[in-house]
Amino acid sequence: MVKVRRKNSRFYLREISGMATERYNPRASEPRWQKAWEEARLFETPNDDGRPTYYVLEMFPYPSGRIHIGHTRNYTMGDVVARYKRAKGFNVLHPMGWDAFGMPAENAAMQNKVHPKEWTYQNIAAMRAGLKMMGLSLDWSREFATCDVDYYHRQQMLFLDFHEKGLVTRKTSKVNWDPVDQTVLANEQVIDGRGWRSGAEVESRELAQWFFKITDYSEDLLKALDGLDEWPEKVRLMQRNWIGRSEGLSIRWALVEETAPESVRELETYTTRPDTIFGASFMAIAADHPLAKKAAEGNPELAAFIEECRRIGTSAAALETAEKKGFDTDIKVRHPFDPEWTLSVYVANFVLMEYGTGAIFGCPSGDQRDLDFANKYGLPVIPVVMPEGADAATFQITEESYSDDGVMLNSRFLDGMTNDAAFKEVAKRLEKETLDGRPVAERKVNFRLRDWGVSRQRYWGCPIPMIHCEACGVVPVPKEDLPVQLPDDIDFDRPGNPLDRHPSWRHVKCPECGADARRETDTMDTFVDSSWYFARFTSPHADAPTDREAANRWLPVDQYIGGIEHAILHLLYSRFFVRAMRAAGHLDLDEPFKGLFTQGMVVHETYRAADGRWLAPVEVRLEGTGEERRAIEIATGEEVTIGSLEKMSKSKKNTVSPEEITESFGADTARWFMLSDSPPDRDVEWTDEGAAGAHRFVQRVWRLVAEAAPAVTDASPRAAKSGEAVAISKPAHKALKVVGEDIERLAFNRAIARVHELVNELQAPFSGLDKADGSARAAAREAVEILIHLVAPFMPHLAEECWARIGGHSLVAAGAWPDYDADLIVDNDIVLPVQINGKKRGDLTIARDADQAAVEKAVLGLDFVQKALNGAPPRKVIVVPQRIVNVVA
RNA sequence: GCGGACGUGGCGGAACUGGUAGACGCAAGGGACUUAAAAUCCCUCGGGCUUUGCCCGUGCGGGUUCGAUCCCCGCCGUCCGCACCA
Repeated sequence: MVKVRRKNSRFYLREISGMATERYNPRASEPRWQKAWEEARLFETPNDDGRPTYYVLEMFPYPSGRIHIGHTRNYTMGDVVARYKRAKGFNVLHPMGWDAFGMPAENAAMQNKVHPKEWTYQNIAAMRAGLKMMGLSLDWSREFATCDVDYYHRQQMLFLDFHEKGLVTRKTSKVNWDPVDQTVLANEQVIDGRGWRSGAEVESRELAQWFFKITDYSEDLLKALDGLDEWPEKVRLMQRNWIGRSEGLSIRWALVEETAPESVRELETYTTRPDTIFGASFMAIAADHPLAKKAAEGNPELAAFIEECRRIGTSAAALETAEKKGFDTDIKVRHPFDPEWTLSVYVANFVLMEYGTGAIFGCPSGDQRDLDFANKYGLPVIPVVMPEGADAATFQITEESYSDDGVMLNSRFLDGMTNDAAFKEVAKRLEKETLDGRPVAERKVNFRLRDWGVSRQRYWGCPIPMIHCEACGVVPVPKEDLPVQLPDDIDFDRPGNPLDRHPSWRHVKCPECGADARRETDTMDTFVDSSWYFARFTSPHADAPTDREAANRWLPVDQYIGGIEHAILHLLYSRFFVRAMRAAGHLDLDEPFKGLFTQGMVVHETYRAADGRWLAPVEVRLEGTGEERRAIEIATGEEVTIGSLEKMSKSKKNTVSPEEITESFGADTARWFMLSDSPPDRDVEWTDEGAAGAHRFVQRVWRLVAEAAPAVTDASPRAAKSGEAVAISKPAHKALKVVGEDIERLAFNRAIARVHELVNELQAPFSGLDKADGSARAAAREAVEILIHLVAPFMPHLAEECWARIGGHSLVAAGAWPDYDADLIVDNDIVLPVQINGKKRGDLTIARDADQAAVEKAVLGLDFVQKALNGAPPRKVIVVPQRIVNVVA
C-alpha cells in the first residue's frame, strides 16, 4: 500500500492492485471551498452590470434560533436555480435576510429575562452560521434584519408616504382582546374562544387601529391574478376566493312607519340574487346592525338576544354548531314591488355586519340558511326558481333549498324567465323606482376583502410614526425626525405593551403646535416588515426605502420560493405594497413576484412511547422491515408506536437537525437528498437510508472522476462523434440538455434522476480509459467536465473538488454552463415499438429519417407481425413518426 | 356546505401534446471480493400461468379511440383551502 500525497489536496491515494480511491471527505473539503468562494467574492452581485438580471429569492426566515431542515430544502432549491442561472450568464441576485420582529422574542424576554434584541441577534448569528455551512451562493453583503433600525426607519418613511397618499386610515374596529396578556390577538391566536398563550377568555373590544387601505386595490388585486401565469393555480384561486368579488344589487326597503323606530325610514340589503325577490319571506339583520340597536332600546329581551349573539359570535367552532336563531323586532318593511306586502324584520345570528350592508332579505327556497330559519319560525317558503324542465304546478321546496340556475315561477312578471334575465329585469325596474328621492336599488360590487389592520400592542415591532395631540389630533412624525427608535430600557415584568408604560418614550412635543403630546405606542404587524423586503434587497443601503432605478432593474423577483402557508396573507400584502409603493414613487412595478413556487415540507415518522411521550429519532432504534418493522426506545428497551409522517416539529420531536447531517455526511449529501425522489412541491420524507443513499452517490461521483483523472487530466475536452467513444459523448450531451431543461422547470427530482443515469452510463466506457486512445480521452475529459457542471448546482463543493482533481484551477461556481451539441442528441437509428391491436409485441430498429411507407413495409416484414396476421392483410397500419407503430389485424 | 388537488410496485416517484407503464432512487433477496466487516461490483425485484411465450395490471364501474395513467360520464377514498360572505 502506497500513500501518495497530492499537491493542492489533503486527500490520499491508496494503491491496491490497480487503483482505488480514498473516500471523499466533505468535512474537510466543504469549508475550504466555501472560503474560496468568499475570498473570490463570487456571489456579491453588482447592481451595475451589462448582463441580463435574474432575481431568485426564498422566503426569508424568522430567527427562531436554529435552522430547520425545512429551511435548508427551501434554500437549496433557490440555490440550485441561482447557481444554474449564474452559469447561464445571468447577473443573479440571491440575497438573504431575517424576518426578525415578532412575538417569540417577547415571549423569550418574559420567560428568560433576555432582551428581545439580544435574543434576536444571537439567534441570527447562530442561524447565519448554520446557513453558511450549507454552501449557499448568497450575497451576504446585502443582508439585513427587519429589526435593524436602518430597515424600520425606511419602513416608517413608507408608512408616512402611504399616509400622505391616503392609503392609511385610523378607525375603530372589533378586535380580539386578551385581558391577561393585555394585547390584541389575531384570529389565528384565538383557540376555542381563549387566548392561545394565556388561556383567558377573549373579549371583543372596539379599539382605534391603524389600517392600510388594501381594499382600494380589491379590483386590481383580483384582475392582476390572471397575469400571474407563473404562479401555482392553487394560490391564485385561494387569493381569488379571499378577495371574494360578487356582483349584486343593494335594495332599499321602506319601513312601515307605525312599526319603525323614530327617524328610521328604510332598511338597505345586499343580494346577489335579486331574481328571487318574490321568494322573500322575512328580513334579517345582524346583531350589531344600527337598526337592531335602536330596536333593542325599548326591548330588554331583544337586548339580551343581541348580547348572546355577540358572545357566541366570534369563534369558528361555535359557528359550526350554532343553530340559526332569530328575534322578531316587530318592525316591518314593504316589498318594493308591492306596497301591500309587508315582511317582518328579525335580528338573526347568522347575518354578518361586516359583509354587504349587514342586512338581507331571506329567500328560503333559494338559500339553505334562510330555509332552516324559515322552517324554524314557521315562515312561508315560496319556490321561485326551478330547474329547467320541472313542473311549476308541482315543484316544491321542503328541506333542501334550490340555489342553482333555472326558470322563474311564482314571481309575477318574471315567470318563465331564466334567473339571469330575471336578475336584470329586477335591477332595471328597481333602479327606476325611487324612495325618498333616490333609486330603490343600485347595482353593486362587493368584496370579502377587508382593510388590513396593522396596529399591534407590542414592543418588538416597527413603531408607528404618529403622534397624538390634544389640540391637533393625529399628527405624523416629520420625516426629518425619523427614525422613531425603540427604546432599549424596557421591562417585561408585567403583561401589556412595555412602550405604553415606559417612563419617557411616549412623551413628545406636538410637531405642529409644540404642546405636550403622546406618541403612538402601537407597533406594526410583522407582516408589514415582510411586504417589501424583496425590494429593499435591491439597494439595501439606500437612504430612501428603495433606489428606484435599482428596484426597477431587478424587480419583479423572477423566482420566489416558499411555503404554501403564505399563499394568502404575505403574498397578498406584498402585492398591495408594490402598488402602494408605486403610488408613492418608490418603484414602477405591477407585481412583486413573477414566478412563484410553493415547496413541500420535510416530514418524518413520529415515535410515541406507551405513556404518551414523544421520542426523537435519535432516541429510537428501528428493527425489521415491512410488517415486522418495530421501533424500540433505546433507553428503556420498550417498544414504541411508529406514527404517521408529519412536518418536523419540536412538540412531536420528529426532527433531524441540519447541523448533524452536515457534520456526518456533508452539506452536499443533504442538498442532494432533499431534492431527490420527491417532486419539490410535495413533501419529502427524511429517512436515514435515503440520506445514506445520497451519500453513496456523492462517493460514486468522486470515484468515477478520481479514477478517470489520470487519463483525462492532460487531455483537452472534445466530443466524439464517431467510434467507440460516442458511447461517452452521447449520454453526456443528452444529459446536459435534459438536466438544464429540468432545472428550468424546477423539476429537481428528475434532473437528479438524469444525473444518476449519466453516471450509470459512463461507468462501463470509463473502465478501460487508461488504455484508451487520445480521442477517447478527449471525449472522457469532456464528459467529466459536463458531469461536474451538471452536479455543481446541487453539490457545489463536490463539483469544485472534482474539478481540482482533473487539474482545474478555476472555480466551477464561476464557470459557464456548457452547450450541448445537437448532433449528439439525435440518433441515426431509432427503435420503434411495434404494437398489434394496441399491445406491444416487439421492436423495429430503423433509420430515423425513414418515411412512413418504408416503416410500414419493414413492420409488415417482421416475423411476429406476419405470425399475428396469419397471411391476411392488415386492416390498418398506424405509423406515428418516431414514436410507435400499431398494426390492426 | 362550497372550492381545489390527488389516487401508479413493498416505499418515494417517472412516463412530453393520447403512443413501449414502472425511468431514477430507497428497501428487500441472491451472488462475487474479503480471514472478517465496511466499502464496492454483478444478478433478481407488479401479479399470475401450461414460462422460446401468454394473460392480467395505473382506486372502482362504464365510455370515446387503432391505441387511455392521460380525454369523457358515474362512484369510492385521501389531502388541502374557505366557511353563516347573502
